[in-house]
Amino acid sequence: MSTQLIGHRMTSQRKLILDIIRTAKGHLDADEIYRLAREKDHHISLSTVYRNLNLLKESELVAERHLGEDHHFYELNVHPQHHHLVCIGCGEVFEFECEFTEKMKSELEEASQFQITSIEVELRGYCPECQRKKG
Amino acid sequence: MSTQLIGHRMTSQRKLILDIIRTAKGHLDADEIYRLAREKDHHISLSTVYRNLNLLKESELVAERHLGEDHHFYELNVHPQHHHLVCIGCGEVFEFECEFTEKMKSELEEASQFQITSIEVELRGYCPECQRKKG
DNA sequence: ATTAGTGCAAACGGTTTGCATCCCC
DNA sequence: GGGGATGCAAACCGTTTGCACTAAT
Repeated sequence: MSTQLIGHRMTSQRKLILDIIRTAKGHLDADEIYRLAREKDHHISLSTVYRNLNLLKESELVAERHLGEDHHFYELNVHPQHHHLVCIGCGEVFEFECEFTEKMKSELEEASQFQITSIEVELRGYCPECQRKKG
Repeated sequence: MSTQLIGHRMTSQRKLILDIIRTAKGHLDADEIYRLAREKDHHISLSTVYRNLNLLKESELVAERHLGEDHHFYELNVHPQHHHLVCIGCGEVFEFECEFTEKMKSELEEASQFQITSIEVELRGYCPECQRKKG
Protein backbone atom coordinates (compact mmCIF):
# COMPACT_ATOMS: atom_id res chain seq x y z
CA MET A 1 0.00 0.00 0.00
CA SER A 2 2.85 2.36 -0.78
CA THR A 3 1.91 5.65 -2.28
CA GLN A 4 3.50 7.11 -5.34
CA LEU A 5 3.15 10.86 -5.64
CA ILE A 6 6.14 11.39 -7.84
CA GLY A 7 8.01 14.57 -7.17
CA HIS A 8 6.29 15.06 -3.83
CA ARG A 9 7.30 14.26 -0.29
CA MET A 10 5.25 11.86 1.75
CA THR A 11 4.58 13.76 4.96
CA SER A 12 2.68 12.35 7.89
CA GLN A 13 -0.20 14.74 7.19
CA ARG A 14 -0.42 13.71 3.56
CA LYS A 15 -0.40 10.05 4.47
CA LEU A 16 -3.09 10.60 7.08
CA ILE A 17 -5.39 12.42 4.68
CA LEU A 18 -4.95 9.77 2.03
CA ASP A 19 -5.64 7.01 4.54
CA ILE A 20 -8.82 8.72 5.68
CA ILE A 21 -10.10 8.91 2.12
CA ARG A 22 -9.03 5.33 1.45
CA THR A 23 -10.88 3.87 4.38
CA ALA A 24 -13.92 6.14 4.17
CA LYS A 25 -17.22 4.45 3.59
CA GLY A 26 -18.88 7.37 1.87
CA HIS A 27 -18.17 10.70 0.31
CA LEU A 28 -16.35 13.14 2.49
CA ASP A 29 -16.15 16.88 2.27
CA ALA A 30 -13.06 18.83 3.27
CA ASP A 31 -14.42 19.67 6.68
CA GLU A 32 -15.22 16.07 7.50
CA ILE A 33 -11.74 15.01 6.41
CA TYR A 34 -10.32 17.77 8.60
CA ARG A 35 -12.40 16.59 11.56
CA LEU A 36 -11.27 12.98 11.12
CA ALA A 37 -7.67 14.05 10.65
CA ARG A 38 -7.76 16.07 13.86
CA GLU A 39 -8.66 12.95 15.79
CA LYS A 40 -5.29 11.48 14.86
CA ASP A 41 -3.20 14.64 14.59
CA HIS A 42 -4.37 17.46 16.83
CA HIS A 43 -2.24 20.02 15.07
CA ILE A 44 -3.08 19.45 11.44
CA SER A 45 -4.51 22.53 9.81
CA LEU A 46 -7.42 23.00 7.46
CA SER A 47 -5.20 24.58 4.83
CA THR A 48 -3.04 21.48 4.82
CA VAL A 49 -6.15 19.44 4.16
CA TYR A 50 -7.14 21.66 1.26
CA ARG A 51 -3.65 21.76 -0.18
CA ASN A 52 -3.41 18.00 -0.11
CA LEU A 53 -6.86 17.48 -1.55
CA ASN A 54 -5.86 19.67 -4.47
CA LEU A 55 -2.63 17.78 -4.93
CA LEU A 56 -4.37 14.41 -4.79
CA LYS A 57 -6.94 15.68 -7.22
CA GLU A 58 -4.27 16.87 -9.66
CA SER A 59 -2.47 13.56 -9.49
CA GLU A 60 -5.81 11.91 -10.07
CA LEU A 61 -5.63 9.72 -6.99
CA VAL A 62 -8.74 11.39 -5.67
CA ALA A 63 -11.79 12.70 -7.50
CA GLU A 64 -13.63 15.85 -6.59
CA ARG A 65 -17.40 15.66 -6.84
CA HIS A 66 -19.98 18.38 -6.62
CA LEU A 67 -23.20 16.46 -5.96
CA GLY A 68 -25.37 19.51 -6.43
CA GLU A 69 -24.13 21.10 -3.26
CA ASP A 70 -22.19 24.28 -2.77
CA HIS A 71 -19.07 22.57 -1.59
CA HIS A 72 -16.98 19.66 -2.76
CA PHE A 73 -16.84 16.00 -1.92
CA TYR A 74 -13.84 13.78 -2.31
CA GLU A 75 -13.49 10.09 -3.03
CA LEU A 76 -10.86 7.64 -4.16
CA ASN A 77 -10.54 7.75 -7.90
CA VAL A 78 -11.24 4.07 -8.40
CA HIS A 79 -11.65 3.06 -11.96
CA PRO A 80 -15.00 1.39 -12.39
CA GLN A 81 -17.06 4.30 -13.65
CA HIS A 82 -19.80 5.02 -11.15
CA HIS A 83 -22.33 7.72 -10.55
CA HIS A 84 -24.35 9.18 -7.74
CA LEU A 85 -27.90 9.13 -6.54
CA VAL A 86 -28.55 11.76 -3.90
CA CYS A 87 -31.54 11.77 -1.57
CA ILE A 88 -33.10 15.22 -1.33
CA GLY A 89 -34.61 14.28 2.00
CA CYS A 90 -31.75 12.94 4.07
CA GLY A 91 -28.78 13.82 1.90
CA GLU A 92 -27.52 10.28 1.72
CA VAL A 93 -25.49 9.44 -1.37
CA PHE A 94 -25.77 6.12 -3.14
CA GLU A 95 -23.48 4.94 -5.90
CA PHE A 96 -24.41 3.02 -8.97
CA GLU A 97 -22.82 1.78 -12.13
CA CYS A 98 -24.54 2.15 -15.43
CA GLU A 99 -24.20 0.36 -18.72
CA PHE A 100 -25.59 3.34 -20.62
CA THR A 101 -22.91 5.86 -19.86
CA GLU A 102 -20.28 4.30 -22.11
CA LYS A 103 -22.76 4.19 -24.97
CA MET A 104 -23.71 7.77 -24.30
CA LYS A 105 -20.09 8.79 -24.31
CA SER A 106 -19.16 7.15 -27.60
CA GLU A 107 -22.33 8.29 -29.31
CA LEU A 108 -21.81 11.83 -28.20
CA GLU A 109 -18.13 11.80 -28.99
CA GLU A 110 -19.02 10.97 -32.56
CA ALA A 111 -21.85 13.47 -32.85
CA SER A 112 -20.01 16.39 -31.30
CA GLN A 113 -16.42 15.67 -32.30
CA PHE A 114 -15.47 16.36 -28.71
CA GLN A 115 -12.67 14.44 -27.06
CA ILE A 116 -14.56 13.49 -23.93
CA THR A 117 -12.58 13.02 -20.75
CA SER A 118 -15.23 12.55 -18.08
CA ILE A 119 -18.87 11.79 -17.54
CA GLU A 120 -20.68 12.64 -14.37
CA VAL A 121 -24.27 11.59 -13.86
CA GLU A 122 -26.17 12.81 -10.88
CA LEU A 123 -29.67 11.75 -10.01
CA ARG A 124 -31.71 13.33 -7.27
CA GLY A 125 -34.85 12.11 -5.59
CA TYR A 126 -36.29 10.59 -2.45
CA CYS A 127 -35.03 7.38 -0.96
CA PRO A 128 -37.63 4.80 0.15
CA GLU A 129 -37.45 5.90 3.75
CA CYS A 130 -37.88 9.60 2.98
CA GLN A 131 -40.81 8.78 0.70
CA ARG A 132 -42.54 7.14 3.65
CA LYS A 133 -41.74 10.05 5.95
CA LYS A 134 -43.27 12.63 3.67
CA GLY A 135 -46.31 10.41 3.21
CA MET B 1 -45.73 36.51 -22.06
CA SER B 2 -47.21 37.36 -18.69
CA THR B 3 -45.44 36.01 -15.68
CA GLN B 4 -47.14 34.14 -12.91
CA LEU B 5 -45.21 34.18 -9.67
CA ILE B 6 -48.18 33.64 -7.43
CA GLY B 7 -48.01 35.43 -4.11
CA HIS B 8 -45.21 37.68 -5.32
CA ARG B 9 -45.12 41.18 -6.74
CA MET B 10 -43.85 41.79 -10.22
CA THR B 11 -41.31 44.53 -9.79
CA SER B 12 -39.36 46.08 -12.62
CA GLN B 13 -36.18 44.43 -11.38
CA ARG B 14 -37.76 41.00 -11.24
CA LYS B 15 -39.15 41.41 -14.74
CA LEU B 16 -35.79 42.57 -16.04
CA ILE B 17 -33.94 39.59 -14.57
CA LEU B 18 -36.48 37.16 -15.94
CA ASP B 19 -36.31 38.77 -19.38
CA ILE B 20 -32.53 38.52 -19.40
CA ILE B 21 -32.66 34.82 -18.65
CA ARG B 22 -35.44 34.30 -21.20
CA THR B 23 -33.57 35.89 -24.06
CA ALA B 24 -30.12 34.59 -23.13
CA LYS B 25 -28.43 32.42 -25.69
CA GLY B 26 -26.33 30.47 -23.23
CA HIS B 27 -25.90 29.75 -19.56
CA LEU B 28 -25.51 32.78 -17.38
CA ASP B 29 -24.00 33.07 -13.96
CA ALA B 30 -25.24 35.56 -11.38
CA ASP B 31 -22.53 38.05 -12.18
CA GLU B 32 -23.26 38.03 -15.88
CA ILE B 33 -26.96 38.52 -15.18
CA TYR B 34 -26.06 41.40 -12.88
CA ARG B 35 -23.87 42.95 -15.58
CA LEU B 36 -26.60 42.69 -18.19
CA ALA B 37 -29.21 44.01 -15.77
CA ARG B 38 -27.04 47.03 -15.00
CA GLU B 39 -27.08 47.99 -18.66
CA LYS B 40 -30.82 48.54 -18.41
CA ASP B 41 -31.14 49.58 -14.78
CA HIS B 42 -28.07 51.35 -13.40
CA HIS B 43 -29.25 51.05 -9.83
CA ILE B 44 -30.12 47.37 -9.56
CA SER B 45 -28.11 45.61 -6.89
CA LEU B 46 -26.38 42.28 -6.85
CA SER B 47 -28.39 41.13 -3.86
CA THR B 48 -31.60 41.75 -5.77
CA VAL B 49 -30.25 39.55 -8.53
CA TYR B 50 -29.45 36.77 -6.08
CA ARG B 51 -32.75 37.10 -4.25
CA ASN B 52 -34.66 36.86 -7.50
CA LEU B 53 -32.62 33.96 -8.80
CA ASN B 54 -33.44 32.07 -5.65
CA LEU B 55 -37.10 32.94 -5.96
CA LEU B 56 -37.22 31.89 -9.62
CA LYS B 57 -35.41 28.71 -8.73
CA GLU B 58 -37.89 27.90 -5.97
CA SER B 59 -40.83 28.51 -8.26
CA GLU B 60 -39.11 26.28 -10.79
CA LEU B 61 -39.17 28.84 -13.57
CA VAL B 62 -35.39 28.79 -13.65
CA ALA B 63 -32.96 25.93 -13.11
CA GLU B 64 -29.68 26.25 -11.30
CA ARG B 65 -26.79 24.31 -12.80
CA HIS B 66 -23.35 23.64 -11.44
CA LEU B 67 -21.37 22.56 -14.49
CA GLY B 68 -18.38 21.52 -12.46
CA GLU B 69 -17.51 25.06 -11.54
CA ASP B 70 -17.48 26.72 -8.17
CA HIS B 71 -20.39 28.97 -8.88
CA HIS B 72 -23.85 28.56 -10.33
CA PHE B 73 -25.34 28.97 -13.75
CA TYR B 74 -28.95 29.73 -14.45
CA GLU B 75 -31.19 28.84 -17.36
CA LEU B 76 -34.87 28.78 -18.20
CA ASN B 77 -36.41 25.62 -16.89
CA VAL B 78 -37.66 24.44 -20.27
CA HIS B 79 -39.00 20.96 -20.30
CA PRO B 80 -37.20 18.95 -22.93
CA GLN B 81 -34.61 17.18 -20.78
CA HIS B 82 -31.18 18.27 -21.88
CA HIS B 83 -27.66 17.96 -20.60
CA HIS B 84 -24.36 19.71 -20.81
CA LEU B 85 -21.04 19.18 -22.50
CA VAL B 86 -18.40 21.53 -21.17
CA CYS B 87 -15.12 22.26 -22.93
CA ILE B 88 -12.20 22.16 -20.51
CA GLY B 89 -10.20 24.34 -22.87
CA CYS B 90 -12.41 27.32 -23.61
CA GLY B 91 -15.21 26.82 -21.11
CA GLU B 92 -17.93 26.84 -23.73
CA VAL B 93 -21.07 24.89 -22.84
CA PHE B 94 -22.96 22.83 -25.38
CA GLU B 95 -26.33 21.28 -24.79
CA PHE B 96 -27.53 17.92 -25.95
CA GLU B 97 -30.50 15.67 -25.57
CA CYS B 98 -30.07 12.01 -24.93
CA GLU B 99 -32.30 9.04 -25.45
CA PHE B 100 -30.50 7.05 -22.77
CA THR B 101 -31.29 9.20 -19.79
CA GLU B 102 -34.95 8.23 -19.63
CA LYS B 103 -34.01 4.58 -19.77
CA MET B 104 -31.40 5.14 -17.11
CA LYS B 105 -33.93 6.88 -14.91
CA SER B 106 -36.61 4.20 -15.11
CA GLU B 107 -34.13 1.38 -14.73
CA LEU B 108 -32.60 2.98 -11.70
CA GLU B 109 -35.92 3.92 -10.21
CA GLU B 110 -36.87 0.27 -10.22
CA ALA B 111 -33.54 -0.99 -8.92
CA SER B 112 -33.19 1.53 -6.10
CA GLN B 113 -36.81 2.18 -5.18
CA PHE B 114 -35.96 5.87 -5.28
CA GLN B 115 -38.52 8.36 -6.47
CA ILE B 116 -36.25 10.19 -8.89
CA THR B 117 -36.93 13.86 -9.53
CA SER B 118 -34.01 14.96 -11.65
CA ILE B 119 -31.16 13.72 -13.77
CA GLU B 120 -28.16 15.83 -14.58
CA VAL B 121 -25.50 14.55 -16.93
CA GLU B 122 -22.34 16.49 -17.39
CA LEU B 123 -19.63 15.60 -19.83
CA ARG B 124 -16.29 17.30 -19.97
CA GLY B 125 -13.67 17.25 -22.67
CA TYR B 126 -12.07 19.23 -25.44
CA CYS B 127 -14.04 20.78 -28.27
CA PRO B 128 -12.68 20.32 -31.82
CA GLU B 129 -11.04 23.74 -31.84
CA CYS B 130 -9.30 23.26 -28.49
CA GLN B 131 -8.09 19.83 -29.63
CA ARG B 132 -6.36 21.52 -32.55
CA LYS B 133 -4.89 24.23 -30.34
CA LYS B 134 -3.29 21.77 -27.97
CA GLY B 135 -1.98 19.76 -30.92
C1' DA C 1 21.51 21.63 2.71
C1' DT C 2 17.87 22.29 -0.04
C1' DT C 3 13.28 23.29 -0.80
C1' DA C 4 8.62 21.20 -0.52
C1' DG C 5 5.29 21.18 3.01
C1' DT C 6 3.19 23.03 7.23
C1' DG C 7 0.43 26.13 10.58
C1' DC C 8 -1.40 30.32 11.26
C1' DA C 9 -3.94 34.24 10.12
C1' DA C 10 -5.53 37.03 6.81
C1' DA C 11 -7.58 37.46 2.18
C1' DC C 12 -10.69 35.92 -1.35
C1' DG C 13 -15.04 35.27 -4.09
C1' DG C 14 -19.59 33.84 -4.44
C1' DT C 15 -23.64 34.22 -1.82
C1' DT C 16 -26.67 35.68 2.05
C1' DT C 17 -28.56 38.81 5.47
C1' DG C 18 -29.98 42.99 8.59
C1' DC C 19 -31.89 47.13 8.21
C1' DA C 20 -33.91 51.35 6.65
C1' DT C 21 -36.43 52.77 2.71
C1' DC C 22 -39.37 52.16 -1.29
C1' DC C 23 -43.27 50.97 -4.04
C1' DC C 24 -46.52 47.17 -5.84
C1' DC C 25 -50.85 45.41 -4.63
C1' DG D 1 -51.65 51.85 3.89
C1' DG D 2 -49.38 47.56 4.64
C1' DG D 3 -45.98 44.27 3.75
C1' DG D 4 -43.15 42.34 0.19
C1' DA D 5 -39.08 43.99 -2.42
C1' DT D 6 -35.03 46.82 -2.85
C1' DG D 7 -30.17 48.90 -2.08
C1' DC D 8 -26.45 49.13 0.68
C1' DA D 9 -23.03 47.38 3.59
C1' DA D 10 -21.62 43.97 6.41
C1' DA D 11 -21.55 39.11 7.40
C1' DC D 12 -20.97 34.47 5.90
C1' DC D 13 -18.64 30.19 4.51
C1' DG D 14 -15.81 27.32 1.72
C1' DT D 15 -11.45 27.84 -0.10
C1' DT D 16 -6.87 30.01 -1.14
C1' DT D 17 -2.67 32.45 -0.09
C1' DG D 18 1.54 34.99 2.15
C1' DC D 19 4.80 34.23 5.34
C1' DA D 20 7.92 32.41 8.65
C1' DC D 21 9.12 27.94 10.21
C1' DT D 22 9.65 22.76 9.94
C1' DA D 23 11.04 18.54 8.12
C1' DA D 24 11.51 15.01 4.06
C1' DT D 25 14.79 13.88 0.79
